[in-house]
Amino acid sequence: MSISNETCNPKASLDDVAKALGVSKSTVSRVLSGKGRISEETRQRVMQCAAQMNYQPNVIARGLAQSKTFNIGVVLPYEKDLGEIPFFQNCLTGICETVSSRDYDVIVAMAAADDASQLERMIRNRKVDGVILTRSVTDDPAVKLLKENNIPFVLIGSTSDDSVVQIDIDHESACCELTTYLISSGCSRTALLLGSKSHNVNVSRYNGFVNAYAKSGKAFDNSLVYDNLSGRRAIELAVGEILNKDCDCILCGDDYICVRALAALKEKQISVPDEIKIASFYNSPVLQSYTPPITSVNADPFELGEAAAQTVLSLINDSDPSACGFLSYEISIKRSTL
Amino acid sequence: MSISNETCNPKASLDDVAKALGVSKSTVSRVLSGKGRISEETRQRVMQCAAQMNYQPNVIARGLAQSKTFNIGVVLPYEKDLGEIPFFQNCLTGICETVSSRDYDVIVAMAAADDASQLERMIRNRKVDGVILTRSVTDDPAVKLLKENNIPFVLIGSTSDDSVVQIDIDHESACCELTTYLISSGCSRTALLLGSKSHNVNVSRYNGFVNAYAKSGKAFDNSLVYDNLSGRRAIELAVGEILNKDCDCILCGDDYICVRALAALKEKQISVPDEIKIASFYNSPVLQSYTPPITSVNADPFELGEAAAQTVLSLINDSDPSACGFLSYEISIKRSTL
DNA sequence: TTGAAAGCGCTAACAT
DNA sequence: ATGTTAGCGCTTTCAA
Repeated sequence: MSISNETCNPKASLDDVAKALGVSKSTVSRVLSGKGRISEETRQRVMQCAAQMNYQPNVIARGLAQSKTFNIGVVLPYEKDLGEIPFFQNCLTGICETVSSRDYDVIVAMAAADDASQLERMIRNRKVDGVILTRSVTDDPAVKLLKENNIPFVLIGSTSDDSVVQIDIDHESACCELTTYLISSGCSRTALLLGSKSHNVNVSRYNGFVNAYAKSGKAFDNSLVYDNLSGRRAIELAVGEILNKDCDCILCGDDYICVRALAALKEKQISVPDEIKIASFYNSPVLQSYTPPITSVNADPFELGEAAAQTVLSLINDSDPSACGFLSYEISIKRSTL
Repeated sequence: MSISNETCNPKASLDDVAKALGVSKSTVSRVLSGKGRISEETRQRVMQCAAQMNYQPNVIARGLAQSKTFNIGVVLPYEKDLGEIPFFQNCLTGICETVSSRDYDVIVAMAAADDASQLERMIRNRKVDGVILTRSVTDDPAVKLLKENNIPFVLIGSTSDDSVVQIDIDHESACCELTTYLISSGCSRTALLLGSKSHNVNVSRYNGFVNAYAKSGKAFDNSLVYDNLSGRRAIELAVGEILNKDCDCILCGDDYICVRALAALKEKQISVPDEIKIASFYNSPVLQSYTPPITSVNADPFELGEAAAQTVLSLINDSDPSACGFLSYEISIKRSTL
């Protein structure tokens, strides 16, 4: 019988292939990595021999030589109630699918909002080439850590820190669309509650809001726009004023504002949506289980994951920032505006 | 000013520490790994110097030298509807927490039931030392792959392949407890539907069932036990007979059987729980969203994750199989038995 | 108790 | 176009 089981040797190394062919390691390396000039003939021979020996490159060794890991770290929230939401799992799916197509792997860390210890371990152990954050708190220790260590990273969602790469939807058009819906569903006096205009995202939202009125031909009342809202108290005050102004709807710039506004309404015993409607611009998962369900803009978590993955990979490899365009979203109409 | 920023050098290697101390790399390595005899004095010096230089071992390099990765692969289901279920996310949380405490990391792969390609990639690239499967199908290609490649692995849940290490609950006592509940809640004629008795797990369930009757003092009618059920048809037939035997409850050995039984009942227009009650022994997530909700035994996914992680780590390191005892569970009473 | 040296499997100058 | 030579940062014999 033939010695055909040399085919299934435990592990063939690049060196083994080289020796079997009587060439040098570098020749084999060049062929397999596609770098450097190689005669077509030897290329063929190497390829064939490698295939025959079932050679599989050792990614770890390659990584050591190139200071790469071919791993992307993903930080997922640890909190139980967030775990219940499929948002993150779907993000993860998008991320995995994308990075694996480039032969990268995903290393996950579950971490509470203010706990960067898992991420720190990951970085200390040099296990990842880049990181995807799936949420961010203000003064996020994770962000700090990543910046300090010069690790390429992106954030899924929005943060006020404009220096971090954020994977997000087209806020302007989404806000325009949501506003248009509100107008068409009969809201004649909608108030807009916005955070600081020094954040681009809020400017976009404002523009979308204005555009919607322009397109609809309805009168736009700028006195119903409250921007630069920060802190609980400011929101409560705004809600108070809004109620006096005889509004029939409140559009909140983000979920933090929305939560506060809802609390204020509750305190004043105003019922949603009977006495006033409310909608939240934007998609963070915290509102998902609220009663009544809140109309809002939702991003597709799978797509967010995909885009985030592509972006970190570009940050790592292509240098070019990969202007990946905007992400799709959907307006999800819930009871709060019916 | 002092040159104190040598403290925050980009990266100190083991060699750097050695040179700074005028000792050899191996000495430093020994101290840091705790292997080999070292004088207490040099030990101290090395430790201190390493700390001062903020030396962090390069896990990748260590891995290359030891043929280890310090990563555990976790295969999660890719299907969207399964993604909706928090079961897997909670497993993952338990796994992460456990492995990270041993300075391992988790690499995830999302894969459809019959698709081992991601796992294959993971193995081919030598990215993991062991694997945790979070479900298994019959003739699972993943299991095959892992066995062929001699990768230590465990499965969360049950499979008929007794050669794979399964992380599971105490089926006997759980079944006993569930049966006891059924008896006490008024079921006087409960039928038991079981898979093949050649699987230990089904024997355990049977024993638990019998025990419950023994303890309760009620008469036990063995003619209401249907075992070695395999295939749709067999289950349908059994359900038919059961209905003729004037039973008031059906206890299903697993969720596959339960799904079939429910289908058979539906077809015969028998309503649950009005005309007959039904409960499923065991916890796989497929039943979780059924209407009406099905009473069943539920394992704690977090604990399953923890146990799976511990077990695979033992498989990798301690050699000893780490008899990790049984896992806790809870009987979750739902509408199907009320 | 410590050091020297080889090696893990690969890449990347630098030759030729 | 190909080979030689150093590494990457660590572990691990084998000597001393």
